[in-house]
Amino acid sequence: MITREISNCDLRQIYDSGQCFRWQPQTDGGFVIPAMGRRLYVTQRENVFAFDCTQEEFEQVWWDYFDLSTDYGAIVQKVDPGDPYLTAAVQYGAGLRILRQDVWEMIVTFLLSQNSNIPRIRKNVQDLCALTGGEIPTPQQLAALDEATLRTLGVGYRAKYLLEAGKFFAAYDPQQLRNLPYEEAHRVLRDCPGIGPKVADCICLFGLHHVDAFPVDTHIRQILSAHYPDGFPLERYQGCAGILQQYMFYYDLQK
DNA sequence: TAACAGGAAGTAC
DNA sequence: GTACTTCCTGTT
Repeated sequence: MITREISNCDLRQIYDSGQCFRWQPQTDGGFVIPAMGRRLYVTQRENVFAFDCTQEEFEQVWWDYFDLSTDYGAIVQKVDPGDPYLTAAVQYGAGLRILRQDVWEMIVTFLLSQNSNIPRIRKNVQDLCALTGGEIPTPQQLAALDEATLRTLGVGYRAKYLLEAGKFFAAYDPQQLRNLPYEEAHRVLRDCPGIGPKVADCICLFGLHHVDAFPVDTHIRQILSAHYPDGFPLERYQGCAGILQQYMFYYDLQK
């Protein structure tokens, strides 16, 4: 068991923020986190976290997963004090972080996310994993499934997209995306049927940690029209725009 | 109560 | 601009 003090980190906020869909809330308030081929049990009291793993595993796996090298307090400090909406959003979601999740898992997850909602996405991801022994199916496994089977999960028209993505990424190792800059990764992702600009941005942000990716979904669209009629100041926030997007999304979602 | 419309981290055509 | 699946919410 490893205990660490971590600032700007709230497990519940991260769980509710629509970036990870396989965390399992426990009755004690902790979470079981299946990720990176492992399972972690973690609990939090104030700013103190207990990780049920060895120090070696913590340093080699979970440090990066929770993006603990990034100072989120410094990002909050960068927010324009003359921007009341953004100031309120970062204060409200002060425990948010952008996890560094597996890119293939993000592809599958955000294909399922379109025109859906968080509880349903969780269920779809869980049911999909149940087909293949509890883990996210590999591209090859996914491509070998048939549309009728996938549709029994209630994923609707997204079943076809899952199959297409399985084929696409069976031929192109998704890990290669990690070597590409944001624009090129985005372009490759867009070549896969079912991945449009918004889903590609989510994959870039949550799976490749391209923090300049700024996914615009229905919530963000409403926020932009209500609070940023002249556009969001992306230039001012180069290097963290995607992170700020997450604060705004979460703030809007919880209202 | 049950039916119904509206909307949900969109994309393809 | 419209169709696409299913689910959940709020309204009548």
